Amino acid sequence: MDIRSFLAHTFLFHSFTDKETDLLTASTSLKKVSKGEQIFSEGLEATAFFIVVSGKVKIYKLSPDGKEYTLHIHGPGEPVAEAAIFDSMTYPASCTALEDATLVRISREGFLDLIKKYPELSLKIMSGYSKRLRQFVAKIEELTVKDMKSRLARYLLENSVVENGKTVCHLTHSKKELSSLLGTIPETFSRTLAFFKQQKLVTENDNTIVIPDPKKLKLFSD
Amino acid sequence: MDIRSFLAHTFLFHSFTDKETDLLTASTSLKKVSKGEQIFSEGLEATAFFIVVSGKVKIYKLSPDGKEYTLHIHGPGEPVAEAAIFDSMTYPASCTALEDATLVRISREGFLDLIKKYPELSLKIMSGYSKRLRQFVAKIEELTVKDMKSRLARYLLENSVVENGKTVCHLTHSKKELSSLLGTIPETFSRTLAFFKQQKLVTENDNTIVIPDPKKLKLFSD
DNA sequence: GAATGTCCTTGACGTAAGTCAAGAGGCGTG
DNA sequence: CACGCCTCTTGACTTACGTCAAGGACATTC
Repeated sequence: MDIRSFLAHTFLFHSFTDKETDLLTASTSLKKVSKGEQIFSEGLEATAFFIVVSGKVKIYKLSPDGKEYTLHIHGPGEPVAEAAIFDSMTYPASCTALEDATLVRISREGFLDLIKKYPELSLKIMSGYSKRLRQFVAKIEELTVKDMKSRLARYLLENSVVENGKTVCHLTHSKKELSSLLGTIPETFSRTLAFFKQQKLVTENDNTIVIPDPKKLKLFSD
Repeated sequence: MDIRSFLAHTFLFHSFTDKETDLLTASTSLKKVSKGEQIFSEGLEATAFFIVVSGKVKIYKLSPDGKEYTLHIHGPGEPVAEAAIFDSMTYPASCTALEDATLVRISREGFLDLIKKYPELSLKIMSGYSKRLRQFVAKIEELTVKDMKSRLARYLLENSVVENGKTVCHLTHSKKELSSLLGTIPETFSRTLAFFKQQKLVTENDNTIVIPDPKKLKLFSD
């Protein structure tokens, strides 16, 4: 596994020069985790941040009564907890592996030394940073649209691709995970998808949703 | 109005040296807006960001059917749209003045020139940046806790202060604004507050909520 | 092959909260 | 003062969605 070339292709560092990437790589290590394993916990000192190489991890918070709220699911290429590195000290949420996963660990200390030494990196990183902010804005927008039909329709359309002239959405998460991502529970998710099927707005086989008429489905995504 | 000393006290720049603050001030100007006036609109080129000096502005997005969703209300001292500056180009949301307001305008160009020239500023700014991220996380957490009693109880407790041995919460926004901030409508807000009053958990006069027993109210904030 | 477990689906039910509608109180303007 | 306008409140109604419960499909293990 070549950490260096992997980092060069992440959106956070893709504009780094070769030399810059080399220097960054020096502060990294590989971390392999098994399904369900804790990667970091809310409140602990943030000694490093991560980028997912393979597998999936979820960022979540626990409410006082122990319920779990998924904030994000991160897959390959996505940085995790980089925000905590510039911060005073601690992770703002917890993270576990949804499946066996490999991550690049980037040490806080090495990272901070690097951008102190090569300040031009900051702008490149800031730009990546602000992209993350946009994601949060989108997430908030998503949650504020409270109707499940809207949220699901929007999700399907945003994650669809055209294949052989057909608009399809490959479900890359389990439906249970998807439910959590969309801010609901499996039952409601299932019912909403069933509604779309019954209305002939979508058909499903083998975890792929076919959308015969995207414009029709779009009517629900308001 | 002394922009320079104002900037020196904002959380984004408070760790700047005097000289740094002077340089920053050179790229700024004052902007006065009347209630309801547009400050910037979603999608437009981001030529500047702002810091609120006085008054209040709201950041919002419009859904396709024209409904307005408040993302934030920013008061004195808070930066607005700084995220857009590092970004490709455009404002991710719109902003209007909730009341007559004064803002410091910081030009994109001048700002970027400055941190290129004095790169050590980046770290200081990044730290401020990540604080904003935390706010978004908190907002998401807030929205994901879907019960209004919880959200209102939490809001009251988080914004309460102890005065003369009493725990009180001064409502600094109108109840209509508060509703939007808490992700609901005035009717529901009113009913929920009425419920708390009826349960003797709070009393209200003159836009100040008195919380006789915070622990009791806290039971609702889960 | 029976048993156990997980994921997904479907049904019945309850409830929080949005919609619609009406009215009270405050405030500024003609 | 009367009138319109806005904020806030309250009531009646409706609905989306979460909870509880049951059952089917499928894989894994003994």
